[in-house]
Amino acid sequence: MKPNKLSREFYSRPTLQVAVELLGKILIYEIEGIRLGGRLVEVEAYIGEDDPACHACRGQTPRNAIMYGDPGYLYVYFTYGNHYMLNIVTERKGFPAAVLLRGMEPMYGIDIMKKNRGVDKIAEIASGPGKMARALGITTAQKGLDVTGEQIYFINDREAGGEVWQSPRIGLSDGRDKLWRFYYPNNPHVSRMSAYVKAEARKLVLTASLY
DNA sequence: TATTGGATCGCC
DNA sequence: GCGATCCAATAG
Repeated sequence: MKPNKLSREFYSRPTLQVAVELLGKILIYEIEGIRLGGRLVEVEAYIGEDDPACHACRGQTPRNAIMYGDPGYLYVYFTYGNHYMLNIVTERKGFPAAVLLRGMEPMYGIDIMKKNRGVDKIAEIASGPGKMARALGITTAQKGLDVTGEQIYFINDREAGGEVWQSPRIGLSDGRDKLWRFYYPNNPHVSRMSAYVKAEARKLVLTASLY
């Protein structure tokens, strides 16, 4: 057991709480004896069948079935003909929800991740959800991995912290009323925001009603 | 079986 | 700002 590794109980809580608290945590992915990963700086929450932007909004399908299962497992899907999206399943079995990983500050395996991405600048490695998956080399082949296991997991970093902002989620046609995207402001590893998202962004004030 | 559009990215 | 690209979901 690695010290400070996030447990299944961490992911089994309300998705907004998991999303906010995942910020600053360090993702570790080990492949072929190499360690890749870094600090998470941007996430989005997708919560239940009533969330029109959630893949579960039209019920269970072969693609999203894992969201209905136990928390702490990796949900990966392919979109736009090019990109894999990485999510961590949250909440209880039977309730479909997940946190989308959208931005990471590279810390481990930087040269490998640069090569995976075909870029040289650090801030180009994982400043977006598709970039992040490509940098780590994760595809639907890794769908269903246990994120509390040996190959992929998060660790708590005592140095993490800082102001958190919230905004609408990016790239949606529906569900923009919810400010379920969370990120560190002015961080170079956060993905690009449209004018609309920028205009709606605000500092997160933690209240009981958020959860 | 055909059609549609997407939790994006990179280049114009 | 826009086109690439291909799969999942839905409709017929």
